[in-house]
Amino acid sequence: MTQNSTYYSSQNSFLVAVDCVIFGFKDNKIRLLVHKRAFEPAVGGLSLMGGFVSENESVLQSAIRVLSNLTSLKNIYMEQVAVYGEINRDPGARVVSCAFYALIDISAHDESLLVQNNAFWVNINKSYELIFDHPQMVEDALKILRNKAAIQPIGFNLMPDKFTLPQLQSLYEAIYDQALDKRNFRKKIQSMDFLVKLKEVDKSSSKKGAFYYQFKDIIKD
Amino acid sequence: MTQNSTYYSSQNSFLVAVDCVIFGFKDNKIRLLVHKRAFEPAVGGLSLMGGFVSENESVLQSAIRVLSNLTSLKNIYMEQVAVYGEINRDPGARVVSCAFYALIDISAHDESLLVQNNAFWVNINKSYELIFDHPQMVEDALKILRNKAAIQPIGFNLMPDKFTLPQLQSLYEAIYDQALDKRNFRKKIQSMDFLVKLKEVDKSSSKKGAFYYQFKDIIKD
DNA sequence: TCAAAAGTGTTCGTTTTACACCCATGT
DNA sequence: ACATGGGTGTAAAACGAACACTTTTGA
Repeated sequence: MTQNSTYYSSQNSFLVAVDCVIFGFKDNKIRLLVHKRAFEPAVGGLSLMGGFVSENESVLQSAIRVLSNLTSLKNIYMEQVAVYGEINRDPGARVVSCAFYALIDISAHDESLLVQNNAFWVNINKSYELIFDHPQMVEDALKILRNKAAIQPIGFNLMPDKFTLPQLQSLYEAIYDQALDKRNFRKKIQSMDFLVKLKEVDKSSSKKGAFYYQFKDIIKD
Repeated sequence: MTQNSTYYSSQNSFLVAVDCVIFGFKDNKIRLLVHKRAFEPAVGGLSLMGGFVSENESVLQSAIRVLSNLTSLKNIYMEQVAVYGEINRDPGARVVSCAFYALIDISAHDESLLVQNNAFWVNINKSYELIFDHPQMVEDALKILRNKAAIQPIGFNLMPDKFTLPQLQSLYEAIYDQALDKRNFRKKIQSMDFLVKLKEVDKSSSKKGAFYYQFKDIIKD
């Protein structure tokens, strides 16, 4: 066990990848950003957006790069899901992949970049088939998302700048995939004290109109 | 973006390590297994037990190998903490490390192996200084442990086969680093219904004696 | 005037917290 | 007989779940 610094150089090295589980929210459904894979193996298969970590960036930076190349978004908050390190998880090579997830405002990004990358949004409750262990990554990310949503405001990035309480409720209903009671939801949200009510109302979805709200502050874990 | 399989081979590869955050429980304190590092850089510094992932094993297997080499324990349940991927986190080389944590019965492992590896237990609440980003790994692991303990029985591995309720309470008190009410603790534990009361009592710490209990079943997440 | 969505409180059961005394025994 | 740690129940508070009616307004 006594070695000098050549100890490092005697070790195996591996490709290290990142895969991004990108959630968005549209038409009251949680959406997942996927793309058609452009190279072998599994060319044409549905895949999470990913990439390889390069020398001059941290693993997290790498995930942020992948996502911002795809969406042109900056200042994205990404969080780790887990590492996927099975030997044959990628049939093309031994690749250790680290999954990250992010929540983005589906309307705020650059549509044309998605098209360029053969990327599109799928409804998370509908069926679709991802390659490799990507389904596991999505499942793990959803689990984290659900746990998180119970404790603290998510929705920063999933919601547009101004939104109504019925819209926010739809988001939570989509995350948990179940209907919530309007009064209990509002009570809970208001007790958490992270929203500011605006004077403006949104009449796009009702005659009466619903008040707009904004997040008070960015609260990051 | 259209590539063939040489796409893989054009990428950087990295050393991938595992670091093990090993918790034990002794004298009513949570202990952490650390060792004196045997090679540069930071030779002699306090470090988590770690190692490099090799070609013929998954990342998880690698962590299990490291831990079982050190303790001779088999069938250890390890869980991921996170990936640590900053560029300069290890001054010796670019190393992406994946931390795992485990809970082990401190009395059940092979003491002499620890000595051979310059390894020993430190009290987690006392001060000690770990190298690199290992303090962060420990902190992150503790956070996970605390969250988990609230929901489901941990302690399988931290406790000996038979244990008393006061002992188990001490474990929880150590995990949360705060005193718990005896009656509330017992009520909660009993409502979770995972213990079996034995007829035998432990008189080692009181005159009256405390009943031994065992875990009913292995319940894994 | 009516259809459609927004908004608003109360009750009930469950869970969590706080709290104090008796028991068994070895010395 | 007494000191030591083991064991037990109850009341108050906080929290989560269930539930129905009024308001506004555009068509």
